[in-house]
Amino acid sequence: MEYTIKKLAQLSGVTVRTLRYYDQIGLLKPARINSSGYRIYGEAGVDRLQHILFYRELEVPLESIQVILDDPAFDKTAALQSHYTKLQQKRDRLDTILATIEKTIAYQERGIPMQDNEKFNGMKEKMIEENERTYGADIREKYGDEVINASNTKLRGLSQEKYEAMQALEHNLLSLLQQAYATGDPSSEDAQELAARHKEWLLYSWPSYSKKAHAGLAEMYVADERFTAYYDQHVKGGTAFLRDAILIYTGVSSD
Amino acid sequence: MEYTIKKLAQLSGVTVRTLRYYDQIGLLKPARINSSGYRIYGEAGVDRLQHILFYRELEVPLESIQVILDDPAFDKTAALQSHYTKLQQKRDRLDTILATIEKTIAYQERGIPMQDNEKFNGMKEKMIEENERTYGADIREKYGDEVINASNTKLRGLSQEKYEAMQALEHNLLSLLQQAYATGDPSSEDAQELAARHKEWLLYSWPSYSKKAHAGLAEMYVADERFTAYYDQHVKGGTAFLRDAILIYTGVSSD
DNA sequence: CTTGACCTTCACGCAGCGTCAGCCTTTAAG
DNA sequence: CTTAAAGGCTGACGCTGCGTGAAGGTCAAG
Repeated sequence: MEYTIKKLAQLSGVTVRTLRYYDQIGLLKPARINSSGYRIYGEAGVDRLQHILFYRELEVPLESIQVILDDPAFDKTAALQSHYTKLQQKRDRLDTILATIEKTIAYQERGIPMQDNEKFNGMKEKMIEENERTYGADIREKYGDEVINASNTKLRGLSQEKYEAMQALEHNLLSLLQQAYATGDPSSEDAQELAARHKEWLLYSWPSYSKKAHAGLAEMYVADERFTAYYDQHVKGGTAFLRDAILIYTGVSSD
Repeated sequence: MEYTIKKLAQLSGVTVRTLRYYDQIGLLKPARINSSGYRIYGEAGVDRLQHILFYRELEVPLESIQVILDDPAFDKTAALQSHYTKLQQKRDRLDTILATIEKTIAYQERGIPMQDNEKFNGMKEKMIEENERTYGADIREKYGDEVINASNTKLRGLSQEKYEAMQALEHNLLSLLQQAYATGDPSSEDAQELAARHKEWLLYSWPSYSKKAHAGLAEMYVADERFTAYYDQHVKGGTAFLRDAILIYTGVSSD
């Protein structure tokens, strides 16, 4: 059985343009071209198209479909697995968005027209802005733009609860520091708890965590007076103590 | 406070290119252009960008954002509502896809490498192909291409369970017809049940249902010997009986 | 012989930017 | 005061997966 492009299109439910496009990108070549330049497809083409459409419905990009279909040794399961995780993330993101919209609508309907919500968002922006103004240049110099931008982006993506939790934790850190400092020992249980909490706090804005980066940040705290001023505001020498605790916690030795 | 494009970009976490693009499409114009042609943004710009990014995170298209922000009388709640439904559909679709992938992987891992699954998919294709070959030209002539393509597309989108349910129902229809035919009365309870089931079956592949279309199809069944052959295979005169039952069921009178 | 249905090859358009290229301006360092 | 780095500008192409013409050949039916 042979099919002209229109026939195949009708049979498969795609448009003629799609088939021409698939030919163009080499995803589905016709069995032959007749004397008038018409594309003629055979049974093999129908089969291949079937497979293409299967993967396409799974939202696999055409380029990947090509690889999957053309390399018989290709690990299709692995490909599907990774694709699966991607889609899952996409869905989770959608869920978060949906929740945000729900809240926004609720706020709007209660006549508090976005104000509260806006304020929340605004506060995150303010925080980023403040960080940027205060430490921006230095940190960017030290860690590079991508890192900071990623951090800002992550911060902006925080839900209201998470943001509030982060704020609470931030506040908590200062009293934890006071408490731990009282032990006088950066390897004490309290001090290690402090370091752990500090890591937890970091994770709210850090796109990824590494002990080295954590330790590096601790060193910077002491080196930079603005950070020192912040952590020393309740306990003198608190910043140095925090650094020592973090160095022990991360197992990274001081240079 | 005034910002150059880079400053604003860092502050907000977007790229310089993005800001230039937003200027280009008129979504966010700088407060002024300085003597060297540099874009200078003010506080108002920061605020507006904040709002833009809020909606952007909700995956609202930039064009809609522009409308929402520029027309203060615009019903934001309604806009968000419709956006919400769209995203919901997107998520539901994703869920279906995820389920399919899970199954596919399961099949692959059990060493039944896609065969069963392929067969299932293949069967749907075959069904479409068969329909197309047998009734294609006629139906397309009668209902137009869009209708048929939509039907094929819907059929292809069926999950395995639904497909199997459809197959079962299809089979069931024949015995129901036999049973109903025995009553001799197309308005009998059995016959009306038959018509209802037939509608149910149709819904698996019809993108939308209307009584008129249902009745029209019934008329076609009798007019076309291929359909007649199918429905008469167990009961002679079954097709005509089915049509009568459907006409009564839909309340559409025969021409 | 003429329609009309199909076929062909360009080629632009879409969303939302990323990413050069080529050139000018401002800023910090030497 | 010079120089180099950093930042600014305007095009303009690229990406994905086609939709949608335009301009023109081909084929079957009446």
